[in-house]
Amino acid sequence: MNRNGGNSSMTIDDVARLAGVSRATAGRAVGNYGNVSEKAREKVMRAVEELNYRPNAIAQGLRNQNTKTLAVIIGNIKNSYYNSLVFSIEDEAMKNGYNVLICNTNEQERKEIEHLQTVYSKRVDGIILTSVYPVDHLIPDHLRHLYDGDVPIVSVDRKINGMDIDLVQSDNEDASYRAAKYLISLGHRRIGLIGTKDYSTVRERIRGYRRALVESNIPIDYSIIVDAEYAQPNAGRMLTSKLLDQNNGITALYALNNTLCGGILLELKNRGMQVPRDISLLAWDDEELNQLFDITTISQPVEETGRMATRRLFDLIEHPEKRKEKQILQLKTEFICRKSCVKI
Amino acid sequence: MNRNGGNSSMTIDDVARLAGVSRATAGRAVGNYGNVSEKAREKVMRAVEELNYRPNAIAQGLRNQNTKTLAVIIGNIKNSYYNSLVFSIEDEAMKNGYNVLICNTNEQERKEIEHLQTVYSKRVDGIILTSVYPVDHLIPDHLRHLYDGDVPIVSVDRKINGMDIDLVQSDNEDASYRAAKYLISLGHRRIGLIGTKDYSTVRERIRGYRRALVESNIPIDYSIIVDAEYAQPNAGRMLTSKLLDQNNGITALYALNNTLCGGILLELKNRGMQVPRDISLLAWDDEELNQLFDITTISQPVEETGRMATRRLFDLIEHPEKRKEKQILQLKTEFICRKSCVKI
DNA sequence: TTGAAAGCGCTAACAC
DNA sequence: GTGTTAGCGCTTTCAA
Repeated sequence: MNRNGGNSSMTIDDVARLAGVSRATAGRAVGNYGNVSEKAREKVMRAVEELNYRPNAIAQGLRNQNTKTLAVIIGNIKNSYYNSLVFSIEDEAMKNGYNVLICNTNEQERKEIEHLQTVYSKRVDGIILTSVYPVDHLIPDHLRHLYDGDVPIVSVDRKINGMDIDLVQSDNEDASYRAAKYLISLGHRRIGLIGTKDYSTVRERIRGYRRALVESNIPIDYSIIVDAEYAQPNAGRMLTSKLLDQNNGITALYALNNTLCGGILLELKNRGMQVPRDISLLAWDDEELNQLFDITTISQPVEETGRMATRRLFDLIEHPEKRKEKQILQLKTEFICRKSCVKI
Repeated sequence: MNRNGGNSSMTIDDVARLAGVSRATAGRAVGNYGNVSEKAREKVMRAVEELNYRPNAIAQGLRNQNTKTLAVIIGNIKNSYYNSLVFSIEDEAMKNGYNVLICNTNEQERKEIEHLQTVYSKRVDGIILTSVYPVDHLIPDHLRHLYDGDVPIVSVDRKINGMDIDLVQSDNEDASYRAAKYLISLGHRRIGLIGTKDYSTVRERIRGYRRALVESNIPIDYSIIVDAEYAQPNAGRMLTSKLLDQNNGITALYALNNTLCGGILLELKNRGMQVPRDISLLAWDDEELNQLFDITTISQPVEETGRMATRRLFDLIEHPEKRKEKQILQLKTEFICRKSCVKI
């Protein structure tokens, strides 16, 4: 243990003393503000070097009423959507001199609340949130202040019901509409929908699917729209099984979430079915699997989403007056046409 | 914007005033220390409720010289090893009332240094680190204090050369030895090795492979050991191609890193080769792909690694005297025998 | 250009 | 059991 190491122990007073100036002058030289003579600045800088001094950000935070820290509250960092998101947020934050606190909710409301409370307590300067509150649940009154405090929040991917919070998301409904149209153009009329419940994201995607069917005068059969809890392991497999057991004549499978593909493929494999020979498959979110299996995919610009959310957050941090206008930003997805969908 | 919302503006003085007690008493009641009469406690609690008060962790931090925050410095959160690691660290940290700052280095030394400096500045209580410093580079003298300061550090996965830092890792050499033994027992003698350079992790795995070959009197052919920079996209594909182009009679492929499998499979597919019909395949790290393709795999207990590292870190935080003894913890991997390796 | 001093919000030693 | 006060390390106003 090197006492002088991590240098946590050195203060601006130590620097000032060694440089033979006052604390104020040392502070000015280090912090690069106010007026300092060249001579004084040099002496201070030498002392900084020698003592390995770094300002204590906690003290700065208390004094300046900011922490240069953002919080990202997400479902689960193991999910590829979330980790791409966090990657880009952290990158963008770092470029601006900010750090990122990471908070997993495991899609549990209780944890979302707990995390919000602690990050408020830690006085983060802003929050990026993917809320677990289902689209048609209202946030209880006594918790609303957590979503409407004086720390700016930008929501990502999911709308938060009844709160005026900025949102960055994909063009879910349109992209889904186009995907369904594509399947219909190939002759599919019975398209099994596999998704997870309850979030605005999935709602919007289902809406696009319905619009496409209605437009082509295809009746909507709710028995071939199946869903599961978010983050349920094996959801893909289970739902595929459920769908195929019904013997309902579906000719295509349309997966609305990124975690489902593996399970779907596994279940199909188990039943000796091949894509696209026996069934067509179209999925959201481009992952390694999708490339390997040539799956036609709707690819979300996840990192772009993270970047935009972070920039908007900085905007709200720097310009508090902008917090009054709620902004919704929709980013375009990309339709990647591979070989998993065929004419019937 | 609800002025009383996020309640960042309320201080213990506000609470004290409303409760009609002194700041000290309010503090005692809120912080649950010292002696407070039931009556006073109740008044304070009511005030806390009413004002939505939460203590300012920054002020607490300055006063208590701790932040209840850990930093995790890793290569890239998009990599599944790292995100599983972070998941478990965050979970363990949260259970103990700590938060986690996430820092991606993108495997660049410069960013590792920058992050270390800022997290020191932010006075995190401890650091979990997967250093990018290659196994045989020494950390430059003027930066050593970053690895040897008064903030405890636990290293994960990779040794840091020349520094006395605790380490939690897998039983790399042994597991690799057993894997090679297994391939040899199936009759393989020319086993192509695909890995990334420079980290102790891979070194140890190669060492295990060598030991197994030597033990079976199989000459070691360095031309069938190929590597690439870490995090190079398409490394798997490129290296497989390189290996197969040599026409060197290899009958098995052994992948030492988790990011490689997809590329390997893609390249094999492109050449019309099938596993295990045309070549056997064995890989480190169990991912969805490995299950789908029935790939025999060495699975690391990643979350366990994160948990152990975090616990050790807490230990070092609470018992500074323990920082003197360096501890290396090796966790057992699991050998998952699937169908990608066959007798020749 | 520089220095002294106040104060950010909290805890805890000390006095009552 | 309660209140007063000093001080954590910093920035910044004010005066010199």
